[in-house]
Amino acid sequence: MVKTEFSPIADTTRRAEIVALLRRAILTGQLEPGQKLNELRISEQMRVSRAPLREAMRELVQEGILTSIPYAGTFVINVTAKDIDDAYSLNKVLDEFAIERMWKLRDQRFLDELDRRHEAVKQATRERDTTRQIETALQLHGLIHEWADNSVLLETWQRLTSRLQMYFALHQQARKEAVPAEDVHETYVALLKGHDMRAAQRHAREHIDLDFEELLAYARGLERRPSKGA
Amino acid sequence: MVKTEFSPIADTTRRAEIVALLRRAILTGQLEPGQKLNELRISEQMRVSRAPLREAMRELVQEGILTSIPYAGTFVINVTAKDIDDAYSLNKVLDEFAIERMWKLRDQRFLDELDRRHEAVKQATRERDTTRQIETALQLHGLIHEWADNSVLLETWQRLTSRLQMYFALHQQARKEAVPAEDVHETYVALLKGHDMRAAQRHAREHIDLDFEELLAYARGLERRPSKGA
DNA sequence: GACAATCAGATTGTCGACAATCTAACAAGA
DNA sequence: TCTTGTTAGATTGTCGACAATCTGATTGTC
Repeated sequence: MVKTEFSPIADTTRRAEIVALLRRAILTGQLEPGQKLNELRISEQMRVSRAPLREAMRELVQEGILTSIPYAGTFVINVTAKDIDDAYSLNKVLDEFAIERMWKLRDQRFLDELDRRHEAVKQATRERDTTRQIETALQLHGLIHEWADNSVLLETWQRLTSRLQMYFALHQQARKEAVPAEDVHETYVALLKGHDMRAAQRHAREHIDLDFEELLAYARGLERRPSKGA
Repeated sequence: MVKTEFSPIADTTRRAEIVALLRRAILTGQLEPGQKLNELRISEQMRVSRAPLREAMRELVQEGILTSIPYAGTFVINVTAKDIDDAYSLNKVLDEFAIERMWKLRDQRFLDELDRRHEAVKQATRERDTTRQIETALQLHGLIHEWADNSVLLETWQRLTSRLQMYFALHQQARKEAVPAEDVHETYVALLKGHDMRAAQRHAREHIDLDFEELLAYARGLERRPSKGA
């Protein structure tokens, strides 16, 4: 008998598709922070009833990218500089933990996947596809969490990442075309391939990989002027 | 003018109440791991329609204590020893991070609150109220996260805590009356009041505060026999 | 003109019914 | 006996309508 592994088939509920659609719209900045989501309007646009839409929105509220006020509405979360700072500082701690956990689990498959994802970032950069660039960069950084063999860590990181992705997308959108240099992740990848775990951890903790300072400055700027949404 | 602070008034939706009810039932072990939640039955018991119940269940799925399979049902999560181990090891990292962040923010109000929560644990212990004992112990440990002034950290810790509370409740339920000694948190509280941050961090990382080893052994035992739920 | 009371419109929360899907029991055939 | 096809019942997913609540404009009063 042939030994075949099947992965679970995709969710086929409207709810799941709505979640994916909304999440993408939020994380790419199509829906602005603070913006209210009108249930009737969205349900008509998607040609679904409000029930699955509302359930989908409940999920995204728990995911932390929407916020809901009873009888008032559901809104895209507002981005404060402090949120970004909080998320980023926690992210560093998680990175360090993940590296410690996955270090001994590295194998050829890991190295291959690392290169594959690194390549994806470089290609997105070459193609000037900023949205995809953010997506691929976060996927590259997510590898250590996927490899750490700790489901709770992975889940936590994914929640964090949602927000970071949203922040970066907004930032990119604001400054338009200025795409960062091509090989910002070179050192990171090299360290993950090497033999010095402490060095890799130090890099994760200290290196500002994704123009974080600039992102923070941008967010601080936003806070000085009133947001139109909330 | 008197300077008065008002806290947000309670949510008045059925959904919010259902969430609270279900969460409590799960975290206290009233609903067993793997158990299926029948929507019709529960909605009739609670005298609500399925719509708010389903929305509430969606929230708890995202909260990580329920799991849903399309067209099959929504179930209480199954507890594996690895889950517990994963949650606990991450928890240690978060504790360490929280202590670092809140250390300089400690003030009289913090010390008072620390004592208050410690007292609550001791009282629950004296009264042999195991459920409340778990609840208060986790609240005591949560203080450092509340005080760390990092909303993302706090949120993450609360998610983690939900599961730990569930695990401990199951454990307590299984071994019935054996209540641990009264002052297991004495050292922890003392260190948080002291001047040696590193020592407090070390304690958080190394000290098995809540009979964790025993909990793990219990979970491993569960896995050897088939669970009735899933 | 300032302020409170009222009201209409819009939006969210909830309900009951129907459609889609799954499960388990049973029958038919190799 | 094992496998496959069928079917009935139960359960989840989705829908359209109604109830509860909020918001902003309007009216009336001082």
